[in-house]
Amino acid sequence: MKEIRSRANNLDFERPLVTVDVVIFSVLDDALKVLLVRRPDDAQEPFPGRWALPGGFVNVEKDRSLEDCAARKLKEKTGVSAPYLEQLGSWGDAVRDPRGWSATHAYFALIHVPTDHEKAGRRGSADSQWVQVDEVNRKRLAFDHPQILAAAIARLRAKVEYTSLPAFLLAETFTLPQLQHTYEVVLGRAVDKSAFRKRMLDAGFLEEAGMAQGPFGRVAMGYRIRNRDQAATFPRTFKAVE
Amino acid sequence: MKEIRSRANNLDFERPLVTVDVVIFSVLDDALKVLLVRRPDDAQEPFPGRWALPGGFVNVEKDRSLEDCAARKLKEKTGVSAPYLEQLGSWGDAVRDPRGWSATHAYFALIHVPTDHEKAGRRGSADSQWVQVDEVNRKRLAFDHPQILAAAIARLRAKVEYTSLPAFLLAETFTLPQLQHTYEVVLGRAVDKSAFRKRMLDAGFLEEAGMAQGPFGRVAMGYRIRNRDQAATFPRTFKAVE
DNA sequence: ATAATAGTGTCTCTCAGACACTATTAA
DNA sequence: TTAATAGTGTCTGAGAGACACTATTAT
Repeated sequence: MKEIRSRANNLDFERPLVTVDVVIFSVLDDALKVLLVRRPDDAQEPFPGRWALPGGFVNVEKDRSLEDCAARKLKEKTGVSAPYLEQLGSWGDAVRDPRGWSATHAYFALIHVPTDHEKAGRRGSADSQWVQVDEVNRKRLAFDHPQILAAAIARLRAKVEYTSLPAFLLAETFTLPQLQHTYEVVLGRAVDKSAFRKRMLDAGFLEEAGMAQGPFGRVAMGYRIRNRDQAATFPRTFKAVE
Repeated sequence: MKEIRSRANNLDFERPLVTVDVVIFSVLDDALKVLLVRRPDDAQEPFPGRWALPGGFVNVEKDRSLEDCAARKLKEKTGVSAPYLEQLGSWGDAVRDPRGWSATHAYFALIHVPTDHEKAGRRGSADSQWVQVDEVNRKRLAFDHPQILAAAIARLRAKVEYTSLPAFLLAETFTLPQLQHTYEVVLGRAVDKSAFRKRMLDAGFLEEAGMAQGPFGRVAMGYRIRNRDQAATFPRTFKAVE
C-alpha cells in the first residue's frame, strides 16, 4: 500500500480510504425495498460480482462535501435529486476492505419511484436491483454491508414509530389513506384509521394540495409535506408497549 | 490539484484526511459541561491556541477501528475507559480544515467525573477545560467544531426526553433523587417526582444495589444500570407538547 | 340501488402529571 | 421533638385506540 507523503506539516502518515455508501429505500409493490448494485466482475476488485450498497470513493475534486457525494451517487443510480437524505453513521476499521484501512460514511435515503419508471430499474437490471428488505439476507453482500443495511433498517423501523418519515416514500402529493398504507407496509402491521388521521393532521406537517381521485370510491384530499428538509416527530410512539 | 492514475487497482487518487473528535459531556457543579482542549500554539498548526474538541487523526497502525480511536482519545484526556460512547455523525468537506479535504467522525461520550478527581481537570488546566454548555459560544472554537458541538447538544437534549441517557452521567451506583436531579440539570426544568420514579422503575433498566446514605435524611435505595451497553427508551417524551 | 373508498363521532381505558400524603434518617 | 430527605397513594385530565357511523364517488 502506498502512502501519500508531504513536507511541511506532519501529514505524512498513511491515510485511510474514504468512501460513501447510500442505503436507498422505496416502497414498491406494497413492500419496503432497498436498491442494491452488482460489483464489477473484474477480479482485481474486491468482492467481484457480489451485490452491494451503491457507493464509492470520495472524489476530492468533484465532491464538495460528504453529503454532496451521497447525493451524487443517489442521482447517478436513481435519477432522484431531491430525496430525504440523512446520515446513518460511519464504519471504519482495518479489515472491512481488503485494499486497506477504510472508513465509509453511510447515508440513508427515502425516495419515491414512479410506477411507470422502467429504466432506472423499477424491476431491476443486470447490475442493479430493488430487493425486499426481509429477503435481503439471501444475498451475500460485499464488505460489511450486511451490518450497514441492518442498521439502516433498524433505524427506519424505529423512526417510523414516532416520525413522519414514510411520507417521503410517496409522490409529492398523496392522500391520507395512501400514507397510512405506507406506514403499514413499513411497520408490518395495521394501524387504526381514526387514530392515524388524528395523529397526522395534528402533527401539522402536511398541507392540503387539492382533491385526488382514485379509480373507485370517494375522492380524497391530497396532501403535500410542508417542509421537505425535516421530518416531524410525534410525542408518542405508535403503539404503546404492553 | 494532483491526480495520479495507475494500472492495477485504481487507488492512486488523493485521499481525504481522516480524524475523530469526541464530545465529552459530564455534569459538574450542577451544570452540564463539555471538555475542550487547547490547540498547540505552533503557528504551523491550524487554529493555533484556539479551543477545540478533543480529537485527532486516525492512526492506521494503532487504531483497529474508528470506535477504538474515539475510546483511545477519551481515555487519554479523561482516564475514563468504560463510558457511554455513541457515534454522533461525520462532517467532511473541502474547506473545514485548511490542510485539505478532511472528514471527521464525531463521537459523543457521557462520563462521570468524581468530585475528588483534580488532575484530569475537574476544574481544568492550561490545555483542557470543562465548559458549561450554555457558555460555550463565548469560546471561538477551531474548525467546524461549533456545529459539531451544537449537534451533540441538540442530540443529547432530544434524547434525554425519552431515554435513560442521564444515568450514564452518574457514578456506577446512584439513587433515584440523584438521577432525577441529573435529568433536571440536562433538561433545564423540574420534573414531577412521582411521575419520574414510576417512569424509571417501569422502564426496567435499573437494578437495586443496596442502600445509600446521604448526609441528611432518609436513606435511599441505590441503583445500578442493568446493561451499560445500551440506553433504555421510553414510549413517550417527558412532557407532551402543548 | 350497490360497492368501494374517504372521513367523522363517540366512548373507553390507560397513563402521565399534580400534589398531598406517609416513612425514615440525623441531630 | 424538628428538619431534611425518600418514597407512596390518589385523583384527574388528555389523548390514543376501538369501532361504528356517515359521506361521496363510479357503475
